[in-house]
Amino acid sequence: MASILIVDDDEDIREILKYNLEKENHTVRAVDDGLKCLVEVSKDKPDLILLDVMMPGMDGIEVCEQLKGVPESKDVLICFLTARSEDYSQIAGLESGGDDYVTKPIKPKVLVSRINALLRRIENRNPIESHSSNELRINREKYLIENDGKEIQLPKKEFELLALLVSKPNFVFKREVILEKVWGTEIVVGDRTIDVHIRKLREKIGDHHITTVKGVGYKFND
Amino acid sequence: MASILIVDDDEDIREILKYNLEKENHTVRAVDDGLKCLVEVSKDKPDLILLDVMMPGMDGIEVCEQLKGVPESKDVLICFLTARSEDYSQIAGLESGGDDYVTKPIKPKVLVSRINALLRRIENRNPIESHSSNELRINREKYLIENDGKEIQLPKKEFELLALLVSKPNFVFKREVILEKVWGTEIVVGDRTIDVHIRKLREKIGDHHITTVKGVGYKFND
DNA sequence: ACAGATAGTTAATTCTTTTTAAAAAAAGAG
DNA sequence: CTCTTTTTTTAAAAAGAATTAACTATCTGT
Repeated sequence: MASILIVDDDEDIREILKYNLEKENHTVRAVDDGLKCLVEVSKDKPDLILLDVMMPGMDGIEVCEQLKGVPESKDVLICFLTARSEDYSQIAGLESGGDDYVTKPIKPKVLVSRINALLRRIENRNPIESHSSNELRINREKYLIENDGKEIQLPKKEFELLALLVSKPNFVFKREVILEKVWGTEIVVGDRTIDVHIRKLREKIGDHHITTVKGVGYKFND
Repeated sequence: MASILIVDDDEDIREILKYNLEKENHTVRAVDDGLKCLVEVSKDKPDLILLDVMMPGMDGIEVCEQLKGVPESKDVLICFLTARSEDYSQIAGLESGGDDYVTKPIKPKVLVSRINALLRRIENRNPIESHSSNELRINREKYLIENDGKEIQLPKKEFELLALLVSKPNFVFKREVILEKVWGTEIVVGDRTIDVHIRKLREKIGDHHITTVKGVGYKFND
């Protein structure tokens, strides 16, 4: 469902959290200190971060302030992990831009339900992740693409396919990955299906945008 | 700053909360049971409700479900007040649509900071009020729409549906979202219901205003 | 350059989703 | 209680999208 990053110096806690969250179908990563957290976020922004407050080196509050301070990561949800007694940190945590906190010892059921409540927020949040490249802009809200001024309506599958390619310009998406992301793991479609959709896209937005990498997949050219 | 409704059967608690929240410049009302809460909300919808879980008569969970079930009050923030030990209710509370909870005994500073964090949400929320577009104007007060001069009366569901679409011109509302916002989560209606209402709207205001995005939803064209 | 594999093309088919129309059910007014 | 209006359901028709099949073209390694 969502992509979650765990930041805690205690390996046991990381394990337990990871286990419980993956059971809920979330994609979970874990690191053991604040700096690694920042690095990880810059590589691939998660939807939510479970952030321990008390950590050696950079503490949770500081990490949170860093993240909330830059536009790229200011919309990541942050949930602090804090010892029951640390009343002050609860306040400082939320004050520093955190979205919620959970007290240790952590009860898995409570945690999961808290996290789901938090995640409901991002669902309602405007998905202006509207990816864009030089001349092409994907507008998820209006469900159309803007190609040098002109607005083009695309049917669902074509739209999703293009959105995927544009999301990482110049990155070659393997056919299997495309299948998984656009069609899902359950639906099985024939081999030529992707090709046909690619062709329709090329017709509508111009050949030069999409390149074939034989034996691998397709990419969108910036 | 915000309008808050306190629902708790214990007068002392109501007092303490009221005092602390008014100090924060919120407008505070308080009632002592679930039913009165519902009445109060229907009279004047608050931004946030502090809702005790354990109450004689209708309990907090039930009140929450009622509120979240109808479109008029589903966007009110609900923060449960719960005894530290009632682990179950914490979960049931958030599951039933609550947005957060605070455990008793309540520490004013924690509560205030929690509430402020919660309230940040509604600030970012887009107001679905009497929006209008070029030629079409929604008048919630008179409960009618003005289409190039002519005033048109619409029945409730049609009105709400149109109001929703017009609230964000060109934005594609997914069918699920439409159902949730216009019909609420409790009422379950067939999928074709939306279509029929859309058709009636198109009959009354003209086809060109509403576009279908197949497999996704509908949008209102500016 | 050749064989095999991989991708592109086109049109036909199949599936889904939406529209339409009509009528039943529910709510409300007189 | 009856008539009217609104809302929901149903079923058939239409439109639109996705998939496949059959064929062609192109690339890749030898």
